[in-house]
Amino acid sequence: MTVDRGTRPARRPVPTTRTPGDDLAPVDVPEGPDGSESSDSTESSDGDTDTASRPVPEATVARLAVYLRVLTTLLAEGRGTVSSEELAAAAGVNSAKLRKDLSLIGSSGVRGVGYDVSRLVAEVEATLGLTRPHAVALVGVGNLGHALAGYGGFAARGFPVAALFDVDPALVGTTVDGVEVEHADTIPRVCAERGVTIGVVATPASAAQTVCDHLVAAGVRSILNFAPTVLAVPAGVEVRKVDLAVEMQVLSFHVARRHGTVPAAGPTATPRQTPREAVSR
Amino acid sequence: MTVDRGTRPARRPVPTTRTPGDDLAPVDVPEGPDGSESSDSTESSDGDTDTASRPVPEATVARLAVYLRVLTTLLAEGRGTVSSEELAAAAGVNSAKLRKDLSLIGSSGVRGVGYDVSRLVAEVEATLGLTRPHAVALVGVGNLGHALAGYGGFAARGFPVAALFDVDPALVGTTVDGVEVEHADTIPRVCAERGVTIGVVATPASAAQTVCDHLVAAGVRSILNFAPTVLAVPAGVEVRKVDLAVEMQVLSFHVARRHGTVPAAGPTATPRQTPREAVSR
DNA sequence: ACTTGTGAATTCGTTCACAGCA
DNA sequence: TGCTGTGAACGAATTCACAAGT
Repeated sequence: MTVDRGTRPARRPVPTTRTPGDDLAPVDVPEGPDGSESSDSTESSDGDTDTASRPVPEATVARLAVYLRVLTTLLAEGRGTVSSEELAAAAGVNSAKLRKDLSLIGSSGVRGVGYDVSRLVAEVEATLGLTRPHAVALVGVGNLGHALAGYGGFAARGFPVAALFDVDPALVGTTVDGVEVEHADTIPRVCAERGVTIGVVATPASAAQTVCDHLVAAGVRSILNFAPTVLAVPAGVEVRKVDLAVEMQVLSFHVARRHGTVPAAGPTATPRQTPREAVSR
Repeated sequence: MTVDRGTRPARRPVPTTRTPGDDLAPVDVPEGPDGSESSDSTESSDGDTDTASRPVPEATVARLAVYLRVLTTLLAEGRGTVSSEELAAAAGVNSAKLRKDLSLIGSSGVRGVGYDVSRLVAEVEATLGLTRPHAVALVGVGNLGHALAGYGGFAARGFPVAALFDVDPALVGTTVDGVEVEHADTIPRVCAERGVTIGVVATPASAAQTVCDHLVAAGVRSILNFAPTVLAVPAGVEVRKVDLAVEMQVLSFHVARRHGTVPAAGPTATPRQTPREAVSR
């Protein structure tokens, strides 16, 4: 995993717009896909004779998504070029790393000038396979699942929700954001029919493995798992996981590391309102 | 460089005590979906004289949370001991890595036997700082934020939601799962009053930085960011981010890597239902 | 006989620093 | 002069493999 050492925080890269409170994170970017970062169990040893294959390391792929978000914003602002320094700052990484990342996807910046924004956007999108939509199947329309399904930016970014599944008879048959919820038993058939390539598991941990097996049987090779379980999949299947409990506990660790043992206690007097500038260097 | 990478070996004091199965239990998932994972800017030399410092690498911390989940399950099943081999398989990691991780927190397994489950649970919890609750403030009660707030397992695991914030007048004043939604302007005061130590940002990207600043001003040193933006924070503040878009794009990359360019196409006949080694159970 | 704990080897990723080109 | 692209140094994390307890 990952963990990129505290790099520099970089100041707000985006043009802060948009009304404050409202839903989740649909980003403001006009259109293009974007993303951010993370890291995780990747797994899936591609068993097959994968010829020459991975020029682009996973860590870089995750960052490319972040660069793309920034680039999309810049593009919307009409910027023609960016320097590695500026882009790196906005993405919160070291410029050398950014240049190396871009060189890996065969980028072509211009020495003395920088990178052509629109071109770079196209290159990153091509690398991430965003030039065509990926039908997504979401299993588990409960609390979180429902929120995810209703999350517009999902389909808007090239990931149309092609199917929703659940086993709860009270949910099956209902419609969420225009998509009907079908019974999980139909996963194999429906996913194959609609050409689903990415599956999202948002079920309780107890059902996750079974659901995963069904998705895999339907030909889904990429799965995003929100259930707190380690999914076992055959070689060739990619699983990424998002685990709230893990995140919270990691933060807990840091809280604890700070005040040796002391809980929150007093109303944290310190009115820190610090500078917040670009950290180190 | 600034960052004084943890050099100091120093071990963890870990008060090996505690009765076997007992209290606070981050226990296995009671219900819905959760989690996420990621990694992020860490660092921040805590200004004060930080005595001993970081024996446990970040990567290990994230895994400890996973081990804990498995261990809790085992404990519930009444298992007295586990071997590194079994625990590692269930957590989806290499056994050598698991042993190294555990040795870092000063574990004490018994050669030829394995680890005492209840004791290990206690040690891991102590390391992760789970021996006491951490008040959480959730900002942005929209789509996702609402789902997170309603997610029971949250409070159940030692992370009681002490406050909810939003700027939408239609939401302020309402109650979600017993907690009233307050206006984001009151973040500083309310968080300080209730001793919030962890903040969760589930606002649109445009509001994220501002919200973050308020949380930091209120003394929150650990933030979980669901908004697709790179948050700039002063040294000493820990930010972890969870970004759906990035996850999806990374999966997209893998899908693309497989079939060169071809979309989903045919109903993936292959009935792979393979071995599915290791893990689970 | 079995399983932990850990030094050493290895792999992977990040950062430096500079040559090369516009 | 300015900024990219990249070899080489560096550092972190993983894996190996075995000595050491029980």
